[in-house]
Amino acid sequence: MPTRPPKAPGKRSSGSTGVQAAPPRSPRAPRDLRPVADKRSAILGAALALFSRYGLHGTTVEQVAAQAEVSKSNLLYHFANKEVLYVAVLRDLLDVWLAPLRAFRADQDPREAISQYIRAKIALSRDRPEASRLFCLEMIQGAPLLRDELARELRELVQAKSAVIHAWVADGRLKPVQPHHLVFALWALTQHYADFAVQVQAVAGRTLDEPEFFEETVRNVCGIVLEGVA
Amino acid sequence: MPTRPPKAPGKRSSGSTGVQAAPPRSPRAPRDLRPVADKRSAILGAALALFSRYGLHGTTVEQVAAQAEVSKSNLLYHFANKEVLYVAVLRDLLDVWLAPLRAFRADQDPREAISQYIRAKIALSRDRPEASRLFCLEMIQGAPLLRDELARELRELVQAKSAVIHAWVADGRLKPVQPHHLVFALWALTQHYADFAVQVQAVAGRTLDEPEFFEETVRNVCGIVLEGVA
DNA sequence: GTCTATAATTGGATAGAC
DNA sequence: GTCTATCCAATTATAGAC
Repeated sequence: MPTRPPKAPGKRSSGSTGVQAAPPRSPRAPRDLRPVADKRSAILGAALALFSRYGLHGTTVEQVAAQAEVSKSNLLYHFANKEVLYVAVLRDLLDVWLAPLRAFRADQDPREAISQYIRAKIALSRDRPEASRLFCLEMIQGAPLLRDELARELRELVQAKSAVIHAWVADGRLKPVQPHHLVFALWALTQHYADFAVQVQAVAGRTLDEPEFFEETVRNVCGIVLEGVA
Repeated sequence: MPTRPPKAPGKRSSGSTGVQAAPPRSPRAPRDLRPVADKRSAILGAALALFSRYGLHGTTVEQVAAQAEVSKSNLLYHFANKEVLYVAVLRDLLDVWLAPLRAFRADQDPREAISQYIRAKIALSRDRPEASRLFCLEMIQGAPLLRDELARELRELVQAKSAVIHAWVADGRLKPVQPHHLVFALWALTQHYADFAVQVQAVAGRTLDEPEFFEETVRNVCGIVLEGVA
């Protein structure tokens, strides 16, 4: 029962980046020639994968370094410390995460807008589940590192989109629903398939990677939100 | 930005459990006279509060001990190590968490059953948000410590209740919906208000502790699930 | 910018008196 | 059962050569 990732083997494979075959007794590892930008993004990717699974404190910088195939001290050269790295990962996330909601526009047909949102978000849950999970982790823990951004950016976005939903309701194109709660429902229903993927897997025995299950999920979620079940 | 709880001050207040006013220079703390059962539950309660907020690795046994007002080594006398304590907390949770779903019965009116479930679960999100959050934390991280229970107990329960939902659909008392997805929707919609409470608070500016917001939430979630919005 | 080596600290767990 | 004192392993972060 791994509450932590397996211990890093310590030795990183020199892979294809090595310049020459190192003599076995060479005391010094071959210099890493990847461009710096690639390294940064490799580190951020590895950090996302590990933080989202094991949490900030359940992940060591050594593990991140190993997975990104850089040395620990090189990682700490690029990111001053572990928390800085964590915040950098989170920052990249927020935009991706809010993009689908930004697409809501009052001139769309509400059924269309909602269906498209649901499909886009479930696709995101399939393609970037770690992003969803890290976001969820951060929320659960009170979002200590995002709190300010949340209070500002998120609040404004939801406010704006609530106006759109409100207009739809006023036009009689949607049943009466309080916009906040509809937004929460859309978030909850779509993220669930990423955040609780193990539970979904345990119960349904399938994952979003199977195209039929993906389509079935979109259909059911759309059905519930648009038509209800009763 | 507290990604960890504040450092325990180290000194625990002797409180009202002390037998006599300890002379300030006494080298030995007064013996704790609480019954053992009380201690265990105090420790479990403190552990739930801290684990649900900071995660297993983000919480130290010393902090749990401090919050439960026992010494660290006394805690480790009752629970052999940190992981044992964590699992004990989780185990207590699962039953509470599944109780509302167990109430589903085929002879109920589906609208009634679903409405009651939603109300009960949102009440749980209000009254025991830490339980919901710890459960969510554990799921996100792949439920390493619950995986077996999940695969068995949860799967069977959902299977049984799916049959109930299926019967309702077959009778034409519910619109066609795949039972799994309805169960996921009910979970997601109701837990969201506990797990993402900070986000709800940031966006809506209110919490479930306010009775009007509680009722408004129940009404909106029921409306979406039963009638849909379009 | 990248590495090796090491300092400094935290924190889980144990020993042993009472 | 409860305490004090301590040990030891794991990790973060830094120093300094290249």
